[in-house]
Amino acid sequence: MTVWDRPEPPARPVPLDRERIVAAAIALADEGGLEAVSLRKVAGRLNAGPMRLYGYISTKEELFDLMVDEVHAEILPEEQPGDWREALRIIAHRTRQTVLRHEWLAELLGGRPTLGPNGLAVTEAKLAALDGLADIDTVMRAVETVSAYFTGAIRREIANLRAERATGLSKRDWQRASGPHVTRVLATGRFPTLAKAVYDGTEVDAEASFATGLDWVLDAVAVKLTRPPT
Amino acid sequence: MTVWDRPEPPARPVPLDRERIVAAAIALADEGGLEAVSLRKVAGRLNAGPMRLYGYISTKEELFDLMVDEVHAEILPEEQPGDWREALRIIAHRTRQTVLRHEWLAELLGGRPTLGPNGLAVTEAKLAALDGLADIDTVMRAVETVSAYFTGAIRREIANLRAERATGLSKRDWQRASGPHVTRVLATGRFPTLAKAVYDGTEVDAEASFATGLDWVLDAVAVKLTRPPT
DNA sequence: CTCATGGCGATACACTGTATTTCTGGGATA
DNA sequence: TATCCCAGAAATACAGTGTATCGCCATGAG
Repeated sequence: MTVWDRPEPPARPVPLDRERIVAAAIALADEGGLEAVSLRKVAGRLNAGPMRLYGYISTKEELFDLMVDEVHAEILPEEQPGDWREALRIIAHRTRQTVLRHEWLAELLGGRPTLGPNGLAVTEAKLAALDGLADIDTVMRAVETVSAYFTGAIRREIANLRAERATGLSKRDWQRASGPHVTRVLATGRFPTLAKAVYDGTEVDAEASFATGLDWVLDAVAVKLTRPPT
Repeated sequence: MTVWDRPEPPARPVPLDRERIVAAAIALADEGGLEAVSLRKVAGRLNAGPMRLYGYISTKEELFDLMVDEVHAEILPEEQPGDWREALRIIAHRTRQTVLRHEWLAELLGGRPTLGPNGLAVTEAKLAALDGLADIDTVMRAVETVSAYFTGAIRREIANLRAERATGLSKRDWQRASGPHVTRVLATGRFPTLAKAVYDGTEVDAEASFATGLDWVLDAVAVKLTRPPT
């Protein structure tokens, strides 16, 4: 029984940390969506048993929280411009782009409070952009309003995107001709305005529509800011 | 072997329809959240085997779609007031109240296009409120912007509500004192504006905050409507 | 060299969504 | 009336899930 006959001892388990676990989970989610993230698969990717993960998280939801916080690092802009409008606009667009890169984020965004370091940093950036331009309550309301708008808008955009992908059709074609259900329903005449919107509306690309709505909301905020700055 | 010895023949299976299935699913979700909705439990509640449901839906997601559309009936206002602002405001508030009644809706709202009859009716109502006040593209943008705001706001409100319930603390107390993590992080001084907001901000109730933000957004829409009505 | 212990893998459990197979009662036909 | 057939329901099956528990073993201490 020479050395060559004996197998090497089993490799000591690779040390783990949350960073590696979260990275593996994010990779999985990027590839196959949130539903592709299972503790077994995450652990498998790290050559570990599923139970190993419970030393680092105590529930799958916590893993999701960590994933969300991790990608918030991509949202945080490098440096803040002086103009509050520009600052909020950039954060909104960066959020959108991050969600487009990690579509699974749409399911999670706004679903739970974001209390991780990166999430808090993003919140800080939003608030800081408006700090001093009004009393803190107004600032909070403004940030929450803008954030509510863009999380809602992004979520809807992703929902539409997925529907389009599922049918392989552009939103327009799908509504107009190929979604037999929608076509039939519109033909009943019970939804005249909707029909008009579908048939007569101009198709605008998602980013432009996002930007336009965002500008409207920012306009609204601007009005409230010029109001008593206290 | 008299009649008495013989058991009655097994009751003929209760006839099913989507309405009953959806009602059962909604009841389950209202009681135990979305995660309490399993095809087995839904079927069980109707004295049927799980596979029976597949005659009426072909996937669990479709069941969710039906549930969402069903509760959209609660959102649709009985009659539309003439004033577009009031009309949109009412829809927004009815949506919020419906989600508060059916918290599971928060997870689903905006997650997929709403193509059911009630969903379309709600969309029609939104569009109809603004019809004629601007070109159809502007009307669509307005409706989408307002809807994005309030779905985002509602989702966040529910997220906070759940977090509060989970800790048994008011949002304020939780952030301020009892969430050791948040307290510790704020103490680092890395998030000065956030700290100011948490410590110096006034606690406003969710409905008021929702209404305020909504008014801001409606103001923004009003401005765009008075623009070239074309 | 022995022992204890902390951490890891294996095992187990209850449950999920869904595909497939098996059964059965009622209607159609002879 | 007796037979066949078949739609549709039920049972079974399967691969997978999150998580609790158990038993082992390598590494450090004594």
